[in-house]
Amino acid sequence: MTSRAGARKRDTYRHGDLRNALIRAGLELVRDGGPDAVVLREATRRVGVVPNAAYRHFADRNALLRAIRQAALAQLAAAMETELAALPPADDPVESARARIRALATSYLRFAQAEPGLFRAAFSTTDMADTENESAGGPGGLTAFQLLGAALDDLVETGALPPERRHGAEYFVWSAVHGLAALLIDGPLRGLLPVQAHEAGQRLMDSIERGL
Amino acid sequence: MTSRAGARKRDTYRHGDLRNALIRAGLELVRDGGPDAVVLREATRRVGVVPNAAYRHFADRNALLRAIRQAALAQLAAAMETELAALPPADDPVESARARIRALATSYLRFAQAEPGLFRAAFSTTDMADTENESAGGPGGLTAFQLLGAALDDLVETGALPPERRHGAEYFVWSAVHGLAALLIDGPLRGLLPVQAHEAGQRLMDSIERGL
DNA sequence: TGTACATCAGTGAACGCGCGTTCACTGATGTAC
DNA sequence: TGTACATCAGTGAACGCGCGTTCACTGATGTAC
Repeated sequence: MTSRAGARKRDTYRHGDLRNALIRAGLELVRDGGPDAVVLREATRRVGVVPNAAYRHFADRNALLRAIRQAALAQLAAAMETELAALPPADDPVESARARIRALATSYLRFAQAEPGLFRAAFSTTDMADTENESAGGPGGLTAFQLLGAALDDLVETGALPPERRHGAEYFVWSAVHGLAALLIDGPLRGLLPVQAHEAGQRLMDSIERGL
Repeated sequence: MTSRAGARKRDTYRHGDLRNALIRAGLELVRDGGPDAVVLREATRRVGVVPNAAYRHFADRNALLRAIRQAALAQLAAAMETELAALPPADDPVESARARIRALATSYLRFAQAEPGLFRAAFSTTDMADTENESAGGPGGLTAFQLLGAALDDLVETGALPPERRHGAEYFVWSAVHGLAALLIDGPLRGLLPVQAHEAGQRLMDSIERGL
């Protein structure tokens, strides 16, 4: 009775890692409920701390939300890095670069569908004046956008992509993938079965390769 | 002093068109503030009616929100129809079909940037179990998705698009355009200057045509 | 054309709720001597 | 190695707020006779 559901009892007076614990709790809230579900009091409740304790680590609710969003972006980047790392070594450098782009797109779409709440939070920006310069990258330190850029650079290097088309190419690829993800999560494609969604993803990637 | 700012005084006891008035007020709220800014009490305040009067026309806040979302989608479709109608008559049917697709894409992007709140609301779906079958079309009765489909059909008819690529083509086009819109509004492309955004849009449409 | 009446759109008052945030505090921890 | 003290992470209590929603009501409107 002394501890609430989900709140671990502390043995020390100090929590020791409250800032990160609050972010983790916030990620849970976001996972099922999206960014609106980030309730400062609920996060502190889950961590087992009094509400105002959060103010030792965050200026206000918005600061917490920003940190959570950052963490969600980092998780997305991490998922993409993992997918890249799992790619079998290819002989053909052109095919290798293409495979990497497909892998990035695939993991992006998969992440969005597996974790719609996190995905939505990562790209939600109710508040203006977002700093955005902090690290939202994966373990390798690269953001989703930068990972994509690197793969496109390789495509140019191998000669598979004409240099004059390189500029802005990541906007195209990213837009297409991001758009499908958004439409599948929130938009009119919401009702699609997993199989259909997968097929749409495959077709999309074909079109992207053609469009590059 | 008898009427609050923004609330027109009624001369009749009955409002006469409260349902639509609430939707219009809701659209205003959504316009600057997105879907979260839809506050039932505020909508009634703006209309000049007591809060619970809304319950004569909507089951609850969510029903109001759904109606507003529907109206936002209709506005988007209307903007696209207008753009189509403004298109100069073309001689070449292939060029005509292509021009229509570009026009649809352009107006979609323009709408998103001019009315980010409405755009965000149109595609927000916090609540599951959305009926979605109601009319979200423009004056012509077609939704944004259907307008795009019709243009693609024409592209096939004129022979410019191989029939075997028709299937799922609107997913590709829509995803690309929707994705850019989303990234420009909420995502990492938020900071882009209007000129840059426009250029990104042009490049995107080139890539789309190539990808089709 | 006039009157009685049912309908139902909008009123008035109130509710419980959980939120974000502020205040003065307490007491464990780490540091200086 | 031991003691005094400053620091500051977490506490406890409270606040004002505006929200969505419910209740019993009132009185203008449209309809039946």
